[in-house]
Amino acid sequence: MASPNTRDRILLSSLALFNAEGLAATSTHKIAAELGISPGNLHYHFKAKALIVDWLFRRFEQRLETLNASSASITAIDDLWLALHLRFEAINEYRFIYRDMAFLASEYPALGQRAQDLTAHNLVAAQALCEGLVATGVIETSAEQARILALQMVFTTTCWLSFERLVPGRNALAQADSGLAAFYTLTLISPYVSSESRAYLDYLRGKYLG
Amino acid sequence: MASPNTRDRILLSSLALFNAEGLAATSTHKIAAELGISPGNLHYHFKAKALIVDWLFRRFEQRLETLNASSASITAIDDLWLALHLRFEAINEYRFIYRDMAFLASEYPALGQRAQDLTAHNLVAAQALCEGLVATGVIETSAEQARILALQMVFTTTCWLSFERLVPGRNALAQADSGLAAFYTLTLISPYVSSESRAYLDYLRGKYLG
DNA sequence: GTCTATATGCGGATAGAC
DNA sequence: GTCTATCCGCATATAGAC
Repeated sequence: MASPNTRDRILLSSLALFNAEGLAATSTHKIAAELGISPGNLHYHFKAKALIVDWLFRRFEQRLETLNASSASITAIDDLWLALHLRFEAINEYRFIYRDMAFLASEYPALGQRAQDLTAHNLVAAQALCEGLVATGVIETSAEQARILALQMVFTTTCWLSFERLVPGRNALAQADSGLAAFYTLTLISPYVSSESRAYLDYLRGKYLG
Repeated sequence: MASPNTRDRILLSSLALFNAEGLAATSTHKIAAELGISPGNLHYHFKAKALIVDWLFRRFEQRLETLNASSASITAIDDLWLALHLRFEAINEYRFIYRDMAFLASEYPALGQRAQDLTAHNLVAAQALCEGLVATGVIETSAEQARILALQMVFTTTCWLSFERLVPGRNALAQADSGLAAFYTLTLISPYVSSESRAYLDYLRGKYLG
């Protein structure tokens, strides 16, 4: 068996560099240098840069699919807030994926396709989630409105961290705040929240706008 | 013009290739080949690829700043719809800028800074817009809610076209529909629209959901 | 203004010794 | 498993003839 240590260290170091400097700007030489190993050694563990990206992408997929699977059981605002929080943390850990998506899809078409598939799954999960919230009376909307809401939620979770870097005052160095991101996503459903569930939303509002 | 000068043709061809294949994947050789001129000739007109990107970015800035300047006079839903439509058309014409923003900012840091500045201006304009809509009674919200609304609108106009490519069924080849994008942005303010202004919104809803 | 030809450097990937 | 050394191709940018 190949040494599990070096292989895993390559993946961790690659992820850190991809997140910090971008997928395109991170060469295999840089990764090797960061680890203090030779480019040849890196190539022994991963015959191509694409394979490193592929592994990281797979881990990201699994994280999100796990979250998608558990999203069916969300029946209250605080469940939803926690779920959004966890999702933003996952996306933030692998933030290079959505941030550098255009480059990634262009350089590795197979991953571009899988990103579309993942988005499709996210949409299905979000729609089930919204329908569940309607069924349990947390929010009150038409079925059509619920579908648009689901789309907006997926859009926000997918793109928010990338957008944040464009907003002055939160530069790329600052750690993204998953809680704040989750709050912003919650504001999408805010207008439709029934009176019984408003308490928790107001609590969060005070916490993040104060 | 029947035969625009070579300099302009380079800019137009570069824009088309950047949009179609990505900023990173478009080499200066490709641009020259597309135009049927030599790489040397291209270099005569633009000493560096960065200068081509710079010019295109400047044109994009001007387009958006013009739209920002005129956004103060928006006092009705149909004005807003038109403004959003024009904005999405501009962003779509230069779609490589927001789509490849991470790469662009990493490769050309000066442009990354200007993108932040532009976003700041967009936010100011959107906030003025939302305040105006409140003042004229088109929407009814708290001042705090209006600020969040403005942020959501800038977020959506900035990132929507990039996100759209991730949604299965609308691949990169299909022309983006600025009208549909504008409608999705309008749904953000939909919950706050006062009864007098709802007619136009319902008209659009029928048009784009039907 | 436009061409051909070329310099330079980098990144991905490989070969073969240890 | 890890190293050193190297090949190859591509992309930016340049030099100099026409």
